[in-house]
Amino acid sequence: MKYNFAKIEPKWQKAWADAEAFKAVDFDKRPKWYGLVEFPYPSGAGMHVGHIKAYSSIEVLARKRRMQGYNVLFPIGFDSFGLPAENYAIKTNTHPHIITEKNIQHFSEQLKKVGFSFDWSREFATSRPDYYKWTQWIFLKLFEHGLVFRSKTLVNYCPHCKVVLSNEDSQGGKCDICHSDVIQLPKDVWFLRITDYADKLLEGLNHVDYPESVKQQEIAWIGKSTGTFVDFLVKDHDDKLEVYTTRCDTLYGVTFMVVAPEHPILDKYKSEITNWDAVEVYRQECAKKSEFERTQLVKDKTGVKIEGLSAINPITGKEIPIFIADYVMMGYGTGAIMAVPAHDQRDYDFAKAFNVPIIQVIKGGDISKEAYTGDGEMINSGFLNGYTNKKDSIAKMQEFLGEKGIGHKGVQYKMKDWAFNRQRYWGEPIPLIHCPKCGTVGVPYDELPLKLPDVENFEPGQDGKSPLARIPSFVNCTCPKCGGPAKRETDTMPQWAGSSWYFLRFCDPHNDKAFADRKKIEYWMPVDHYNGGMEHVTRHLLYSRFWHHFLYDIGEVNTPEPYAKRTYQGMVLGADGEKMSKSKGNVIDPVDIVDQYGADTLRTYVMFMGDYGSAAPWSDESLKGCKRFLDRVAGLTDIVKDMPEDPDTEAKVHKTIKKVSDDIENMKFNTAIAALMTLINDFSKKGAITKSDLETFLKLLSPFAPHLTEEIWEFIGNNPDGKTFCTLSSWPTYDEEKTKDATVKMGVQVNGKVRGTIEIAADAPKEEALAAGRAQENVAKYLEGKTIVKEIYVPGKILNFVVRG
RNA sequence: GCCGCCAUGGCGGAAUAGGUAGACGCGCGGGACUUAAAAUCCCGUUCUGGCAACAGAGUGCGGGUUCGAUUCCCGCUGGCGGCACCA
Repeated sequence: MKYNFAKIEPKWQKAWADAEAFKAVDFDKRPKWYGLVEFPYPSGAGMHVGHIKAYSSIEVLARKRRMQGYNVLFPIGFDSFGLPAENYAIKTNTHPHIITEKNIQHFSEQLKKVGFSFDWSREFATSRPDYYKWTQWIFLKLFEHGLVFRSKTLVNYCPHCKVVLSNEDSQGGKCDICHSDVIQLPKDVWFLRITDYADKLLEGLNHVDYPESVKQQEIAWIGKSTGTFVDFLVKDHDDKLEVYTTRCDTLYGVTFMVVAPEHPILDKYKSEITNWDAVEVYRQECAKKSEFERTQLVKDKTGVKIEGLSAINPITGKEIPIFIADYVMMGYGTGAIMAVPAHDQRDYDFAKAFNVPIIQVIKGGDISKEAYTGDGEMINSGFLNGYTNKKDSIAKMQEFLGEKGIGHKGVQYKMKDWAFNRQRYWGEPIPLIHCPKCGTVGVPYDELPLKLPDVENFEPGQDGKSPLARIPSFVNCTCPKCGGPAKRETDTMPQWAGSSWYFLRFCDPHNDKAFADRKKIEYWMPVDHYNGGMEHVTRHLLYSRFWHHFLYDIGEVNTPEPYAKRTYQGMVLGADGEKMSKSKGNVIDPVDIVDQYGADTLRTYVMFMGDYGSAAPWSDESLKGCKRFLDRVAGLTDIVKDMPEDPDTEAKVHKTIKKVSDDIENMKFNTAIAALMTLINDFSKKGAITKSDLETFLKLLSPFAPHLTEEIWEFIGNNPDGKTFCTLSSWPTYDEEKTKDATVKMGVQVNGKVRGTIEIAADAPKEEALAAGRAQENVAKYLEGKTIVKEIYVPGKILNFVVRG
């Protein structure tokens, strides 16, 4: 058969769509399988090859599952709120709504051209009111349950995007959207209490099938630490300065305290601090430094001693000085530390620089040179002297502190609460109302969706407020509680809001009574397999798990964890081995590839190019190799003969069924395709195959190259009514007995070096194998005149003569 | 600095309950077809030596365990990812 991809691809895409071949059926009796890919942001640039690779794994699995008799949900939608559309709107003065819908249209056409078997009837976009109504609904539930709070603290702020960012949005001190340096500003911000869910997010990882690297990254990001809070008295005041420490047993070694430059104790005792000018100068210097400078570049210890204010070591009763220094962060612990210079290198460096005494309390190391951070016997520590196990000494000290009422156990997380409001237009309006009498009140549920009003100008205001603040008709409202005049919140939700629950909407996308019908959620959830990028592990993945745990706690969903299994794909690099970028000119447009070589070639190549989880450079030559393979597949129709099954070919077919089936399950798509290439090579050598051989081959290849295999399926007469699709046929099964070879080729070694090869029965007895080995001319040469010390025979694997002399 | 991962031909990569290293593809060399080229097909292709049979070396480096190590252990080197003055 001749392979004309340009003709057959649109033909079958239409046929599948007309027959609703990929429609997921709610409550069907077949076992369900929910495969999910990270729905795209519909950017103006359209689809990237990265999308093809990211989606192809679940695509292949979904097609295989349908053939295996599963009721498959493989949905697609669009994550369509966000800054790029808004920035483009500002530049072109076009409404982001118009741009977004146009991009969705374009993106959908591109995805369809590749032949992904999505159930398009469930498509939605997060920027449409019928969707964001429910994003707002979940937000109100969070508010109702006390998980939304407002606080004026130091937050990450991107001066370029003019927007407050969460910690997750500013990893490495860079804005996630524009990559410029993030600064710290005191702002009045809405937070979601994700830290309340830190333990649940950690514990949940024990019950899901995620790669170890993904789990480790989430664990590190949450950063749970167990320790002790200890109160230090401020001298001559009935006031305390609380610190957090993981080594409360070193309390006898505390010779000073350090507070962060932003610590409130400074302003509180301003009148008593005799060197206030110096303190103020230092604070201003710190404020000027970017987060990057403060945490990464400047490792030298700087600081200022606070004159006129000191503290009392609660265990020794001694007066100790208080410093401010920027190596202590306001955002972690209490913003104040007890310094143990003998056993903490940072405190040690600071003590040396500021000439503070150093008291050793753990035996070991050389304190004259550096801090000793190892374990050892407690010394100079009163009742702790003689303890050698830190677990015991910490427990003893905690007990003591507890009795005295000056300290208690506690936990700390590196993860911070989720700064949730954005001073931008193109996002979900936050459904809250500020009433001068009643405080903050949620918009009543029956008034949702709170629609995003039209504006003329999408630019964020110079006052740091969102464009919504300039619309009096939106801002001014009545309080739902008291009916008095009130004002609406004018900030919008962050990019991540809509994607934090979208997998639930796919269960029931057109419901206008609930975010999804409970019965449908119970039928489809959890997601059986979710594939996506590593870059989302501490962003989208964490956020969506948080929301889902919350929805579980309030009884809205049936499982705490949304995703049973998570995998990730490696990046597709440019042909030069560099990350694809416009400036490097190494970008591959998947649509060009589809036009030139066909979607099946693109799909096959992307799965064949290397290990799925690893990055691999693009190669036009290798792509052509995949096209060549598909051309040969089309040619198989020429060698189909009406003849009895050849046992040798049959064995190869059965082995291939096993290999391809297993490899797809293990995401080893490259070797699955390699096995099919090997099989077609065997077919070619034989020169003739049965129709049944071809059918099996087509079924195995169908998930990768669905259009070509569908066309051949029809060509050989298997689709008489136009609806009996190869892609919905049954997945081939294999007979284990037929995958086993009667004879095996084995290497024969002498002292571990291969000296010959024998072919014998797989289960040949040892004597027979040894005799065959000795009979090998080359082997005999090496055995001659030597004493055989040992004969090793591992059936089917190896024969080894160990000789001496 | 800490945590995790990785290192195999000219290239992408196969093979790890320890058992003939280099499957499959690309590239390259040779041949067939063609007036010629492309396409296609056939043969070869880890390196060194040899017409060949075969021999030696070989999975980042140095050791170890073993009849046998790409695979396991110890110590390095290089690279990737994450976190980072986290108390």
